[in-house]
Amino acid sequence: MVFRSPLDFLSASRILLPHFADGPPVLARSRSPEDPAPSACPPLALPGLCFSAAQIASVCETLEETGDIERLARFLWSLPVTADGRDSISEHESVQRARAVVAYHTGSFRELYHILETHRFTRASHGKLQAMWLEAHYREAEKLRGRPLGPVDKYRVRKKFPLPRTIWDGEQKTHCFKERTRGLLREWYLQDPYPNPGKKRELAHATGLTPTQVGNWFKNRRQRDRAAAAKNRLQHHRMCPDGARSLSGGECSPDEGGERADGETLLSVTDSDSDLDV
DNA sequence: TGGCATGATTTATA
DNA sequence: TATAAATCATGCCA
Repeated sequence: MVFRSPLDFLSASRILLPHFADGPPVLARSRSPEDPAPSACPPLALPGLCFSAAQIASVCETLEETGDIERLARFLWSLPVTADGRDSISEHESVQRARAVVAYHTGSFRELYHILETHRFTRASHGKLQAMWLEAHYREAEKLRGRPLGPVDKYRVRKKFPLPRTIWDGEQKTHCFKERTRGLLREWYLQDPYPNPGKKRELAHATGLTPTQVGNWFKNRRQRDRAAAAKNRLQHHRMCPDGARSLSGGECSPDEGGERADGETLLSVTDSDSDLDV
């Protein structure tokens, strides 16, 4: 039988070597003195078989893509292990990522954290590994608390267990726009709360935002202002029910509540985006 | 495209 | 740690 790749071998090994195919799904098998690491034909050294680290990495990638975690675990388990774990196989990113995936799916979170913290991964792997890092911590926190985590709980977990730099380029995602950006948006909003596409593009260029972000900001701004105006009207109504309004422009002036006589909402933007000055 | 409802994230406060 | 508020994003409908 010809094995063109380690994957072929793995498929066949289920029939030929059931003990091999049924290996426990652990990451790095600990060898006993009676179970020495094969050395004649590394890296994957089984009688008559010799595959390169690149081929092994390729198998890891394939199994990871297919989502066959059980097979991936068995394959990893079959790999030779050196004392310090530093060999051409273990150093391969695909192999380390595969080990992380298996650790995640088997709930071996300590192992997962160790892999992610001690190996530097390329940007291409960051997204998946970051998701596993966070999800693992979420699950641990959920188990600890005995209930599902809410958004704020998850935020606290993220703060408590920040992503290691091995799987994160350090680039901060800003939740709020810069103060200068918001200042510009406020200025333009006061001049025209309904900018045309051309103005939006211009403002996007000036602020470094995308036209969609600018559009969203104006949309949200108007929405918040309307909500604030409605709230003001409600408060005003409670203070001055029915005809009890003062005609002298005092406490119960008809202008209060953000509505002008012509029905237009008065717009004013303060430092706080949720404030509505009337 | 605007209005509206709602979700996600972050921060502040009790 | 719970809760509220602020901020930005997104989806749906008219």
